[in-house]
Order: sequence, then structure tokens, then C-alpha cells
Amino acid sequence: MTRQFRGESLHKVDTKGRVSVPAAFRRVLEEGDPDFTGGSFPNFVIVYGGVRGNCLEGYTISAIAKVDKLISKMPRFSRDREILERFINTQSTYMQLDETGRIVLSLKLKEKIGIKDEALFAGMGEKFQIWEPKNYQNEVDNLDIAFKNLSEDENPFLKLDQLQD
Amino acid sequence: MTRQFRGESLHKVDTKGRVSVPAAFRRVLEEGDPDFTGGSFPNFVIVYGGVRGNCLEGYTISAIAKVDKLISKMPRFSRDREILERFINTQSTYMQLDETGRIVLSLKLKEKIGIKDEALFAGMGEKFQIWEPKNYQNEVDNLDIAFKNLSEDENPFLKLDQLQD
DNA sequence: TGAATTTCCATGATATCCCATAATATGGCA
DNA sequence: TGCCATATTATGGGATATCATGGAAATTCA
Repeated sequence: MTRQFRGESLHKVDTKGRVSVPAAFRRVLEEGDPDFTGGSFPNFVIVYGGVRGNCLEGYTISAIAKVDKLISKMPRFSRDREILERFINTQSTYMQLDETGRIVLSLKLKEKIGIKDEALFAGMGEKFQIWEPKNYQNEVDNLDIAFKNLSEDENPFLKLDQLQD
Repeated sequence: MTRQFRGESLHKVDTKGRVSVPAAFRRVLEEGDPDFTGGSFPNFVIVYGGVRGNCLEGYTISAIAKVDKLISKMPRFSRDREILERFINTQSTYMQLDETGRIVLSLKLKEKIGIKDEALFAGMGEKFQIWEPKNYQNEVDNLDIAFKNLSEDENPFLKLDQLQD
């Protein structure tokens, strides 16, 4: 049974840009890295371009492979494919956990999402997000409002049940 | 036939946040965890966000996997999918029973629903809920009043049989 | 050779494990 | 049907491991 990224947690970012990745997420990253062996530290991918731009998104090696495969099915040289490649391949980077379970966020990545000395990690199933805490709170509030304004038949929870396998 | 969560019971929460999960619920959690073997202890998921916010909801691994699977069929990066992931993945956490059948409720979870030193467990079929006892009593009272004010043709007991299989 | 990174070590806080005990339920059995 | 032996459950306390975080030393590299 493959684990998902679940839960939220807040972590300090020190002067060198180091942040602990939530322990629960490390287990998922390990499972999702085919090259991971007990002795090593898992690799994964951080995408910093993307639709939103206000947060970073972390994917396991096997999760990003699925996305890459979808892209590779789009017509070569199409504009659509180029856009996706630009966001997902160009604007991303490999990362490796260190032995204490931390990564370092470069200045560029921190600036990208406005992080100073705290980072909020949010599990999103097959991926996780890293936010500047205040921006995250805004995002949650906005989602909440958006959700409350939906009509009955727009409610995604109800749509779920209609999807029946 | 897969077992359902049934019944109510009240348990002490100790200074470390530990609570016994009702023994009857453990059997359901064991059945609902595909990785459970006699020697191990079942995992499950607690969702703490949700529309309600005044109680926690526990799901077996297989129950939550069904939901996750439905979500994974929605278009990646769609707003609907993001809303669901925010409520169901971000605002949830994996839990594991310990060998005495307890879990620990973190400070955050306790604060979320106002629990101090007692927790009420309520079986709800495919999920169970954890309430602060007084809030639970209110909830039950309110439901009671709401029910009594329904007209004959609004009575859900009577609607039950009208649904096709 | 100075700035930036990476590696290594250190520590307090939290969470987890392990053991203990009292209360309750279960199942024979006379 | 009442009683005892045994298993299960609910709860507590202390020991131990893991986690989050900081700083110093070593290394890279431009």
C-alpha cells in the first residue's frame, strides 16, 4: 500500500536555508525513490514554476515520472507540450535529503515564494507543497470562501461520489 | 461482509494525549488495513479539517484509499482537485494503534476539537468520530430537535426505502 | 583565498516503546 | 446458575529513540 503525503507542519528555515522535511514525508519520499536503499538518502524533485508560482511542489521520483510520461504523450513541438516542459522540467530541480532529514532552499527558491525564516509543508496526496506561512493561510482562507460560495452541484465532495469507479 | 463502526464510548485522555480506541473499533481498523498482519498494529487516517471542524473523523486505510483513488482521477492541477486534496490530504494524518490499542492525540488535534481529558468515540458506519463529550451532547440534542421538527415527508427514515439499491 | 556550501557533531523537545496494574469481560465447569 | 481461571481492556509511569534545530569544522569553487 503506497503512502500519500498527508498533514501540515511548520518548520524553521535557518540562515543557510536549511529546513527539516516533516518526518512523515520522508517515509513517502523513501518509498517513492526506486534507488533508495536503507543506507542512502532519498532523492526527489522540487518544481518551482508551475500553475501557481506562490509555492514549491515536491514530488517523489516515481510521481514525477508519471507526470513526465503524460507530457511525453503530447505532440512533440506542440506549444502545449513546450509550456508544460518549461514549467515542469525546466523550472524544477533534484533534491536530496541529508542525514538529518533536511534540505537546503537556495536563495532563488526562497525568493520565489517569499520565504524568510519559516516554511509550511502541506501534504497533497502524490505531492507536497512548501509555502510562506502567511501566504498559506491566505490560500486556505480563500479556498474556504470559494468552497462556501459553491452551489450544491458544484460541490467537489458531491462530485466525488458521482465519479463512482 | 466488512464490519462497520458502531456504538459510542467515552475514554480518558492522559497527560501525553494518549487515548484507548474502543476495542470494537480496533477490529474494524484491522480489517480495513491491507497491510495488517497478526503481528503488527493497524494504521488508519484521521481527518481534522472538513466541513464540520468540531470533531475528528477516523477512516480505515481502505476507506480513505477509495477516496484518494477518486481524487486521483480528477484532472491534475484543477481547482476542484486542489480543494479536495486540501481538505482530505492536507488536513489529515496517518495514525497507528500502539500495542495496547491506543493512539496519541497531538496538542494540535486536541485544540482543534476542544478536548481536555476525555474523548467520546462515535461509530458512524464507514468512519468514526471523536468529540469533546459536551460538544457531542450538543450535537445529539440539536439533531434530535431538528428531527422532531421535520414533516412526515421529510423524515429520512421514510426516504431510506425509496432509494434504489 | 574569500564566500558559499556541505559535512559533522551537539542538544532540547517530543514522541514512542516497554513494563505494570487494575478493572472488566469471557468461558468453562461443577 | 454461581464461581473461578483466564484473556482482554483501559489506564498510568518511566526509559529510550527520533526529531527539529543550531553551530563549528571542512570542503568546494570561482
